[in-house]
Amino acid sequence: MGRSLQKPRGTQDILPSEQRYWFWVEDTWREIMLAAGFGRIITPTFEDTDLFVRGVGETTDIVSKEIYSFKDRSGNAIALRPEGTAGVVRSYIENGMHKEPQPVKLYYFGSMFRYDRPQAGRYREFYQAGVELLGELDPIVDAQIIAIVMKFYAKLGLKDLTVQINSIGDAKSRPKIHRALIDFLSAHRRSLCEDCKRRMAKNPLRVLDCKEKSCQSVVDEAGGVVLDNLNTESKNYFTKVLEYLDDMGVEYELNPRLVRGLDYYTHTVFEVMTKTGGLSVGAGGRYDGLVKLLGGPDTPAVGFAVGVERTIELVKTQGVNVPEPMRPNVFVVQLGDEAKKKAILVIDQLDKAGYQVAHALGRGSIKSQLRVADRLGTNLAVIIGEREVHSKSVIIRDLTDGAQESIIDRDMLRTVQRKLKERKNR
RNA sequence: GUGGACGUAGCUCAACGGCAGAGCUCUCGGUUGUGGUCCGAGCGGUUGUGGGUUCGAAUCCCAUCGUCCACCCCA
Repeated sequence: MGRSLQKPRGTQDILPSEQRYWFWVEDTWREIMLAAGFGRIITPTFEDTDLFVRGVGETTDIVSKEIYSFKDRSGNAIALRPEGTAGVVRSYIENGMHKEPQPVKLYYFGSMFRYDRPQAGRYREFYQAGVELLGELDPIVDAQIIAIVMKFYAKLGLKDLTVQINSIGDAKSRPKIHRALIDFLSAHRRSLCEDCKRRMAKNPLRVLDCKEKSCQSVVDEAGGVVLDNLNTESKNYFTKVLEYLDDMGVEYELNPRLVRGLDYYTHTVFEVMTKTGGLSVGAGGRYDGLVKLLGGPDTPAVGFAVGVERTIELVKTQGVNVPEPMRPNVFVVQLGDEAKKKAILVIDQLDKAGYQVAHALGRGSIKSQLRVADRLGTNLAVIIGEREVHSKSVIIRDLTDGAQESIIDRDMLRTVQRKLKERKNR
């Protein structure tokens, strides 16, 4: 056994046997996104640390406690991306996408990094499938993004999901909300837990998602305080979003306590979770200030990110019928040196005819080769021994019932074709 | 970052101070050139790592790395 080589904490090897789930999520995501007119974007896995400090927020846990940052060999401060939005926005600005017709619709799929204590569904390198729509401020696009991601989860075959939604107001209403919230919380300071007292000073909005039992009654009311203090514009905007969702037939749950851990959110925030158990599988919201904050023109935007590992976990626990991996449809068995040479030609012939051909040329006995064929789930075998070399023929064996016949070489392809067709029709 | 549980064969686990085992997987066999089921054999471990206690440690103690769980936070 190897001694000390093991993967770094919180990382994962995603092995071939797992890939059917990853393909399922990735392919479904791509199909939904392309159909909805989003274009794929690939941005760097690492960026200047400053991008995340400014974009995500210096005081957020993600940046202050969880970021992977280091100096590269030139002494530049570099960070592995902890989320996808900041990089996409940077790219939007840097590539002049604000000069293109708006909105600009982008999607991505990639790994993110957070230095956090690993737990179920939580890794230090994890994958997110994300979508961003930049350059349009209209409640209908918020609703559309929500509709699209719900369509994605539905197409995956997931049940029992709901989207919770809330508004935390635009930038202009933020100071008023903060003040009102702090006033309210101060008045109930005695009944708050220690964490909440700390959060109150740092980021009062975060008090809202405190799970401490003793805080519940206060926090429930605090959610109302936020909504009551939205300015008219924000209130109207939120109302419209909900109306559009109703019109589109998208079910949602209002959650006045829903807030997000990243500083850049404004207006609508939402999170997709299981109805039973409240496992979060994705989250998003509007971020109208971020493009400007990162040095671009004042540009509204809205986005969402799917937690891929958690989504796959749900796909498994819900027993979703995921497409099976492709099986080879014909297996070539060889016996003896001459036969091996002929097998190479036969394999090439079948391959060119478009079949998925499998073989085990490194094995000697028919027995072990057929075992491999069986394990691969192949239904048809072409067997070539010395006898077949001399008689210019092959044996074609149906592995489902064991029936086999000797076929002269020039009829090989036609017979394979016929046999596979018969199988399909059965 | 805090608290707790746990690391034995590729996988799932047993042995709980006295010879490190089973099932599954894998490899090879079960006469002339034929898979799945069945039968047999074989491969595979300095018991995560490093110390300590002991005549003797997988077993007890300490450290360390890792996994899981609950916090924190989040996807």
